[in-house]
Amino acid sequence: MSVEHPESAPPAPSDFIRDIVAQHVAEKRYAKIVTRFPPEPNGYLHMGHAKSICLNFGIARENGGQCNLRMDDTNPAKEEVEYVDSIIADVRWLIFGWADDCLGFKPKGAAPVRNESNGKLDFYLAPVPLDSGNTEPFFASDNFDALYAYAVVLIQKGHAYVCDLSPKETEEYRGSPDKPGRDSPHRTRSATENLDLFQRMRAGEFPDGARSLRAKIDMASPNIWLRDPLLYRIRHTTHHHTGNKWCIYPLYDYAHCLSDYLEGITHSVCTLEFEVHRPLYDWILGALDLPRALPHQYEFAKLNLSYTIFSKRRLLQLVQDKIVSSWDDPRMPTLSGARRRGIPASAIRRLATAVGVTKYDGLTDVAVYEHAVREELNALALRRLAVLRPVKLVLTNIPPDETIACEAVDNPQAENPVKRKVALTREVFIESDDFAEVPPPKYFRLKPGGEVRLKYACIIQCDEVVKDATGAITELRCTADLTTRSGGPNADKKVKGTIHWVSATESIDAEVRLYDRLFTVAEPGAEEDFKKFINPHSLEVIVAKLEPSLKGAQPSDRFQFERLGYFVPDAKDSTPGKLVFNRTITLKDAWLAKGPAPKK
RNA sequence: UGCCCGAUGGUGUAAUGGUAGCACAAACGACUCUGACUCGUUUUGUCUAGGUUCGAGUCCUAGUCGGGCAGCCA
Repeated sequence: MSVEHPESAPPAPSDFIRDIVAQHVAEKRYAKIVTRFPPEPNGYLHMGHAKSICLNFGIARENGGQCNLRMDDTNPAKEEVEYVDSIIADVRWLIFGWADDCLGFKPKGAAPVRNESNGKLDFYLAPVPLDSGNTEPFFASDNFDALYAYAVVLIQKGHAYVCDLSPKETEEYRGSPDKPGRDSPHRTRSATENLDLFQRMRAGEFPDGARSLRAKIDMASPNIWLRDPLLYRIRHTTHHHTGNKWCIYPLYDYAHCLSDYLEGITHSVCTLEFEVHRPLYDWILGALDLPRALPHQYEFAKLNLSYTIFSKRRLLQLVQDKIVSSWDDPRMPTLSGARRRGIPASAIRRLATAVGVTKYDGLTDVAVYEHAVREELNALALRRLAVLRPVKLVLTNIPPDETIACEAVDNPQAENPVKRKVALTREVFIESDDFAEVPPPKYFRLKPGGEVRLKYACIIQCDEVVKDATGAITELRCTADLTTRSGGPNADKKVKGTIHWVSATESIDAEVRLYDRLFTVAEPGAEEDFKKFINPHSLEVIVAKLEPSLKGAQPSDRFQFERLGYFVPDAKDSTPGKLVFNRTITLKDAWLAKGPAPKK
């Protein structure tokens, strides 16, 4: 069964940004809606990014538009190709079968093409269809030549100047939120001198931090970002994508708005913290007097999930301190972690729809995510029998060499359920939780003298509890009522409980990793010392008994171990010779929630 | 004591001047060869104070609370 169910994507949502886009579509303001997802390749993508991906690609697909994947790589000190590769893989996984058609890539190695339009300098980089062969994502660093040319225009127009202030002096001159800044002594340099200095900055004549290129706006602006913000800084550093071609690098505010323009972005959607940068975004584009339609920035609140952290710094700490095994540890909130955990991409898209898009910075209950995961998996997963904590049970009226074939269903939710055979034998394993010598009130499962149904098999009665010298239960001796088998004369006999089981002689062993929430509190990121909230039981490794049909299970398969939860073969560690399953998530458990709950 | 943004049940969101709705969560019940799924019922909400209006969650004013902004990070 396929893991991806594109058709299971919920209907197109509506929100304030989509409303704006719809308005623009109605006005025919743009020939085509173009959005972009612009991660910095300095870490792995996580669920927070997923919300942005779903929004940007969602807008594109709902309007017959396109969404460019762009590496926002203007800071060579922090960025690496390893991250570029993981980002591409994660984005393609998340949108697979849903928005692939909208993914904007460019020819490998392509940079914006220069042309003059009505005497105005222009650059444009057209996207190409994904299937056109040699393609790659957009890179802000591919725009460096165009960005440089535009910086020259800014200088010529008197909108930018080279400043010799040191980083510390620049900070002092900037003032503070409630105190205006002071003009830099270099603010009044002539265009000729600025051009010469900027050219020499590029040529490598000055050391890091010696000079910078600044926009000439207003040092007294109440908006800090309008107080002559830096456009270029000197960094004699090798860049992962451009090598040693440059020693000056543009800053975010300068590179981002222009990269949007160069790619023909119409709607530049970002998170709330960039709201105060929007005037600068508009100022730069406005100062350049550009010939084509300008992009506009819209901001929304990023995703916050309870019991989860998204800070790249803290996620890195978890990896470095070996609290988790890697960036793709199934407990990590990264997309690669979720993938390895067995979370379908469709479940993440469902979450994105469920949380909506607003400007309110709230905290979403992780239960919303878990519900989305169960919703998708319930439809997708193949039901299988597996016993996590086995107790031996002997059916004393079945001869040792007899095998009774029982019919089991792969997925009762499917339109035409597929069936398979499971073998009932004299000795089986049941879950230790499913027997209680002294049952709590309302206990539906097996107890001394009690009856219960073995799922897909028959009703059994517990006759005897056998214990060892320490008092531990070694086996349960029961009688099987074969007349209650499916198709049997008493098949319709009702008992309160039905439990899962596997044949003791025909089952196979597998390592099972039982994952749980990584943190014990709803807001682990609220305090600096977030590691004290780590859940010590976030991973338990056991050896379980599985029905033999699971032998060939692949990481692309999705299973529900009946009455237990959803499980997936681990993509890294599971082999045909040694199966390893990850628990994606437990089934909802109303009994567990009630109280006198045995450990699951 | 600067500027920007926000505030609707426990949580997230809808209502675009006209019956406060949905989802999750919680509780109870029905169904059940998964204590799952499904179905039904229930609890809980417009930050405060003024104003405009026949009518305000929605518009205006002031306040309260929360978030963001002073990287040569993004």
